[in-house]
Amino acid sequence: METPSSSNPLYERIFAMVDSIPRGKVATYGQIAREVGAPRHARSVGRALSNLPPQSPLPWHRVLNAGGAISPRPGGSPRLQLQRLCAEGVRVSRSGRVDLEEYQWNPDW
DNA sequence: CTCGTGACTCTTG
DNA sequence: ACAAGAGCCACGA
Repeated sequence: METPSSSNPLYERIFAMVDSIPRGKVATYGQIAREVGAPRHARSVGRALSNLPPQSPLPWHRVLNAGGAISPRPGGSPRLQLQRLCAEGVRVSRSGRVDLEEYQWNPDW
């Protein structure tokens, strides 16, 4: 049994969860938020990733929005994200969308 | 404390 | 398919 309020800046949990996404799979912001026990913290997930350094070993590119698409954001990273997904065998449509039915990660497995 | 901001999500039209 | 509005909540000034 963990201590939810003791040592848990939420970000650490989010980072750990993102780091657990297997290669070739993807997850959504809302999904990760729920998995770390914070159902309404989809934005916090985005905030955590925005805090991430460019050299981070974290597979942040496997995180998509609820529609299975890459969220637009300041900077040019969406392009990189698409390339990385493609490189991992994830089939991305021309508009940058992913078939969640096929690629969404289920942590229960 | 109040306010603005945001890599979100859902509902409407 | 797209745009707009509202709800949501942590964080920094």
